[in-house]
Amino acid sequence: MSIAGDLIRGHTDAIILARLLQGDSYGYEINKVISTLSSGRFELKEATLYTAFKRLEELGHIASYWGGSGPGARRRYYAITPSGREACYRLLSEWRETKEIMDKLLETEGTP
Amino acid sequence: MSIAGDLIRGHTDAIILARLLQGDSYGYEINKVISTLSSGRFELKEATLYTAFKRLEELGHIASYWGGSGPGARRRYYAITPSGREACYRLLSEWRETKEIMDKLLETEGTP
DNA sequence: ATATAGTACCTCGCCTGTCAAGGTACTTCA
DNA sequence: TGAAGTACCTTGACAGGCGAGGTACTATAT
Repeated sequence: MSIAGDLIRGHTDAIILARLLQGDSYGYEINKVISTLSSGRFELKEATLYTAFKRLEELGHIASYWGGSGPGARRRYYAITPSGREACYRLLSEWRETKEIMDKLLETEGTP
Repeated sequence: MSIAGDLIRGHTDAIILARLLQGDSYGYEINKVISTLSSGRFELKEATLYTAFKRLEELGHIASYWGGSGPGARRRYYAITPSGREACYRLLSEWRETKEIMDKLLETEGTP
């Protein structure tokens, strides 16, 4: 992984919620999608992912149900809740602000 | 502060190094500059700042010296070292990559 | 038949960075 | 005399990321 965990810290929830905004999904698949979207440059570790699911479910931002297993093991699907949507929108706008601020703070003159 | 610390986590070193790239400075001033540049929306807590200084100095990325105190208390100035410059450039490019990846991961369709 | 690899989930315990709270010491101005 | 500003520093708690380990099922190859 080329992007270290601490760089993403605090954004995992946003990533997961943004993915669930596109439709219900399950852990393994979300991880795959993240890996694909980032061209393999970033992947959530399983421990991180399931910790986040637990946290988000406790917060009421997502809800889970056991779904059709297809081929392979059983799957636990997650769905975003109304409060999850709100949280997601808030996190998205926080991300925009973070970018803006960071760009200002990292601005330097006459450097590569 | 409107941007929580965890959102910046992992980027503090980059911020500090980028500031020192502009010239030697001391803790109190760096904090002021960060607060100003971010229009007060973000400020490093003192504990975080001094922890970071210590870490960066141990890594050899910055060097410190006691400087003219002017009015008020004595100041410990920090200067960026060659290895600090390298680290800074690396962190800057990592930030660009993080932005790119995050934007892809947070991309959603038909949402505010 | 047996092994291997893929799908899919989960937990424990460590590590690291952030920060609230507390402290020191000096100067200036009311 | 006291408050407010400048300037530094440490301790301990806390939270999130993640390495390592585990479970269970299926499909394919040997």
